[in-house]
Amino acid sequence: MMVESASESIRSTPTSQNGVGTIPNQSDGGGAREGSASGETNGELSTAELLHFQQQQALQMARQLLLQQATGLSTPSSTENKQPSVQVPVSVAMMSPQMITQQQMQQILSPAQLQAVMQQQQALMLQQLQEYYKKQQEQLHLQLLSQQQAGKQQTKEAALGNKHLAFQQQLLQMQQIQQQHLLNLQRQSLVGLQPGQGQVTLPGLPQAVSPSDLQQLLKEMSNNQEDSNKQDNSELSSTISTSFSSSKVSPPIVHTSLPNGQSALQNPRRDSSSHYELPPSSHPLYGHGECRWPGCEALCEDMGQFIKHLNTEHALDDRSTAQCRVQMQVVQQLEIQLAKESERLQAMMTHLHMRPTEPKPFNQPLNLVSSATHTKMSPDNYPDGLPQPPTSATAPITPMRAGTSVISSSSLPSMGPVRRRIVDKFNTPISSVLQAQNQLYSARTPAYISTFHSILDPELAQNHEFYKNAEVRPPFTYASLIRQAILDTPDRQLTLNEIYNWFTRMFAYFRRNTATWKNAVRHNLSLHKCFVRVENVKGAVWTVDELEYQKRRPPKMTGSPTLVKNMISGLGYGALNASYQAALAESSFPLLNSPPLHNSSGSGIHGGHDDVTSTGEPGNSNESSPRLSPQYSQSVHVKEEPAEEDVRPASLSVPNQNTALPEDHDLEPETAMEDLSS
DNA sequence: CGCGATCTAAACATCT
DNA sequence: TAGATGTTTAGATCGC
Repeated sequence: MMVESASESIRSTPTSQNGVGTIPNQSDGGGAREGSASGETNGELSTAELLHFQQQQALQMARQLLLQQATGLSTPSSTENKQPSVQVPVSVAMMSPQMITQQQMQQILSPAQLQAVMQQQQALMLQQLQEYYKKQQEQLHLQLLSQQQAGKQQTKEAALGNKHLAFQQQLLQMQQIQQQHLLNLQRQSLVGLQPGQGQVTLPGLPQAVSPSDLQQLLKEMSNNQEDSNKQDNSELSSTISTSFSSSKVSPPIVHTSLPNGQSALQNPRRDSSSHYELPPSSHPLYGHGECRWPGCEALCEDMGQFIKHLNTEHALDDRSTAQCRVQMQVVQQLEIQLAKESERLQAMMTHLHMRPTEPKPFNQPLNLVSSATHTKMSPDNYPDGLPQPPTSATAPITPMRAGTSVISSSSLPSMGPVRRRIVDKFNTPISSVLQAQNQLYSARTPAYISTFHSILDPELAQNHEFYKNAEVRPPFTYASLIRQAILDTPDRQLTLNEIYNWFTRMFAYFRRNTATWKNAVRHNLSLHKCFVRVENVKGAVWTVDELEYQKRRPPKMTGSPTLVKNMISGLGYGALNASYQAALAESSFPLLNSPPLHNSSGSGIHGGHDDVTSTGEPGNSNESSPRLSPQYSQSVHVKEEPAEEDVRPASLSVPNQNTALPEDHDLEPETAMEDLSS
């Protein structure tokens, strides 16, 4: 025991043994920051302090918002999806765990309905963004004014000047970002929304950002300030670029006026009580009886209560401002990520000979969402302690039923039984899709793949980013996860406790119900021959007998590549997309061994066979001595597998069949690819 | 319907 | 003795 603890420490796992079920990092970190944040609301802070706090807030919020963003933004579902059966689920899947209620709703909705819902969500999201921007503008403005007042009274011109400047800067910055975001969103929504939907969202866009408004605001501020700033939009901007640069997270944005952005900002300086112009019955920040302000989720029985809540809890303060900024950054990141991923997907599709003519999907549904998660995560890659949105904490996303999963059935030919099962069981139609999406979009930022690079394909690893933060049950069997955990280490061996830690570290889902899944882990370790217990100096460690692991399941997919092919061709792009993603998801852990196989596309698809394909960890250079690790050899106390010996004489004794396997693996993927592409 | 894979739960044994 | 670690068994679901 002590020994194991020690070993654990080596892995430097933040979460202690018990941390498993408590999600310590998250709550702690979040709480701490909250506290500091609340303290700063006094408005007594200096500009520097303000910025500092905002940055903190930004970090915190970034984490909290990731999922939410993904959810909200995801909605730009494609109107032109020709494969509702597939597309819908996909888009639905984009909903984050926070949207549980909606997910539940999905269970009873038809694909078409779901699609409609998605679109509505998109509209909502856009509105929400608008509101954010608008509100922030107003609030900033108001705050500025109030500051001025205070300043006058105190006649502390200098100090006030700083604050004023800071606010102006904020405002300007925010508006700049806002402009771009809205433009992008608008663009996307145009693509993804149906005409009807467009009405809801588009019209409003311009109002939030019009340049003229911006100017006006600035002017006002300037006037009020009595400073000689009138001249200064230019001046301000220059100031911002310089002094404010530090706090700025988002890249400089060119001031581009919206196409139709004339006017609009209905009334930037409305009093705070009248911020919301939406019908009383609806508010972008209010839904399902709760406040949807990032990280809030306070329950509000009715709109009135909500408004009250909004004005009290989310009034203009540093925190709100920071949150808003974070939100904007998130959106921006999403945009960027979307562009990248779209490009990538296009290339992939081209490579696979998919109909290039149907590239629409690129801009569609998937994009926003997935990218959201990744994008954000990457930057601040918090190994464990990502603060989970409150919601997620209460409701892990599991609710989708197999029955509902349009996708699961259709797209899964590629998926191995294992995965599918899980999928069904855990509603994974969505989660799997989500996962797949993540893979697609997150992609190439190996930079933030902290743990998996060694063994996993970057894409897969990315999925982990998602699961690491979203309480979504990973669509992998315990066996595959355990294996992954073990293979993810240099020595290819882990103590039970380390395995636990890996689970909790890599999957938010496993930060709860520890008793259950831990039991399952132990059960799997004991049950499967592929897991070999080895006693060494440190104590007992578990290793993977790759050969045995592969043996476990016959390469279903491998044998029927045609199946995959047919499926793809038959379903059409959308379907392919989904299935492909599912396949990716499925294969992810198991197979990916191939670091070199960077072209996930190949591995992903073939991966359909789930673990089977896995065949190999091979790819790993480390592979060489999976279980041979020094300690390993020392005490090869293998599990008592009965058949073990018979079946694979070499397995145990032979250090690594793995070495041999690699080749096979490599081949597999490729062949699979071939089939697909052809 | 049977089978195999997987999950969950739980009892029990062993070790620290 | 308690808790962690392992092993087993049993019931249930799911897909083939």
